[in-house]
Amino acid sequence: MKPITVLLVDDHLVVRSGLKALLGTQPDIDVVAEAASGEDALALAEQLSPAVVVMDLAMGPGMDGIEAIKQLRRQNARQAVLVFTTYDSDADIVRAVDAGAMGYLLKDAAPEEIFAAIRGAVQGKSVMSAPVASRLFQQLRNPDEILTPREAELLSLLIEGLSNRELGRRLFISEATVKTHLAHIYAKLGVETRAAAIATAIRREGMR
Amino acid sequence: MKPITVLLVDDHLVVRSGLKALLGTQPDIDVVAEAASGEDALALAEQLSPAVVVMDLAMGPGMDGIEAIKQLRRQNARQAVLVFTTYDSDADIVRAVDAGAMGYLLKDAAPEEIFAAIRGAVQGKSVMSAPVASRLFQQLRNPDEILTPREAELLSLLIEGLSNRELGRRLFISEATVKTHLAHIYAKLGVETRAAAIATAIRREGMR
DNA sequence: GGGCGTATCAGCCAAATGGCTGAGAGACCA
DNA sequence: TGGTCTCTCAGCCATTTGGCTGATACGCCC
Repeated sequence: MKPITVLLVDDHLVVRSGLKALLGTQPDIDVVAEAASGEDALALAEQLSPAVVVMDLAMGPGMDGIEAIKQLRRQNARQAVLVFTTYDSDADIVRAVDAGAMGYLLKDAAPEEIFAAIRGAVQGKSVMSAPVASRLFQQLRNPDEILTPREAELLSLLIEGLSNRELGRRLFISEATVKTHLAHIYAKLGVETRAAAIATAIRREGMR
Repeated sequence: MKPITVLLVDDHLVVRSGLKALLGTQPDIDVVAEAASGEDALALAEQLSPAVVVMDLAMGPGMDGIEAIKQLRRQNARQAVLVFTTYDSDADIVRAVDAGAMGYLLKDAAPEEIFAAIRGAVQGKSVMSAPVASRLFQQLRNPDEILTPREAELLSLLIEGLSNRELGRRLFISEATVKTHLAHIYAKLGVETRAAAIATAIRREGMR
């Protein structure tokens, strides 16, 4: 039985070496290379074709994890990509899965969970940490929460801190209409005040 | 020459083992224990009195890093505390330094920088990563914008989306006082509404 | 043609928020 | 001792926001 070859991608040296040490305890998992950037990851994946790529999403300047996953898919490499990141923002999860990630793990996952995810990934099984899965599930289960294009537009201005009057001016609609849209947005987000809407919107979407 | 004893505190196993491996390459640095929570950290610090405590700020549920630092100071332990974290938010830096941290390192710091910080810490030298230092410098240059501890506390709840009444209840103060604090916060942040305050706070501080 | 979703607007009223002034208590420092 | 900072609270008033009901118009689909 050949060991599973793994490429680690993370811009933090300590995370790479920690993960490497952790995976080193498993005889059937073999870390063959490490990359500190998306660019390096692509080159190494091409060159070594590891079975699994374990990738952080946030990677400082340059190509981010999502973009790296997309590129990997394009250069029709057949390795499975596992996202291994600190935060479970809704937008990141959706984007990563969309880009072709096989799994989504949080950095505080138990070691066994990480091993299982890697073994599962090579067999085409998709694995995600419990909190991640529940978030994704909620998104799918609750189509009510999908904002209309206009609402999304308004929300994106709302989180800039604009008042109703300013929102109306910016979108060429009356304040009354602004209030209507806001009421719908609040209902969909499950909040009651604009402050809470801003807070949850930024957190849910990873917006900045 | 006795080696410098170090206690690692981070809720992520991979970070701990990576850092341990990294520090293990230095003969004069000796990792004597690891803790995954603030509570554990306090107990271990008491028991082992390491020379330096290297601590992450974000640590899941329970006591956060800042609180752990404060407690460490209180139980008049003489170990130097080095903050070792992913993000360089303004508020975190100020709060950590305020709580008594000797240094503030980012996780993507170079290994040499980390070693130097630990060696410096035992000699009472405070070390921080370049981006952190520049932020702190800006804060000092602009004393108007420094929030008082109470204001920072209020702000951190504000960005959760709480109303004035809820803020008052949570902090055991009247709504009138909440409004006073808010007015000061708005002035310091240069905004006029709570929505804008939330938006700029989250953007400026990288809060989540 | 009749629904359905989306976007637009109005008016009314209660509640929340923000701006203002003023003030007392405690801590810290020169 | 006096000055400064911080935290606390009060009252007043204008503005903003949120909840409600109801309405028109456009496009899409069956």
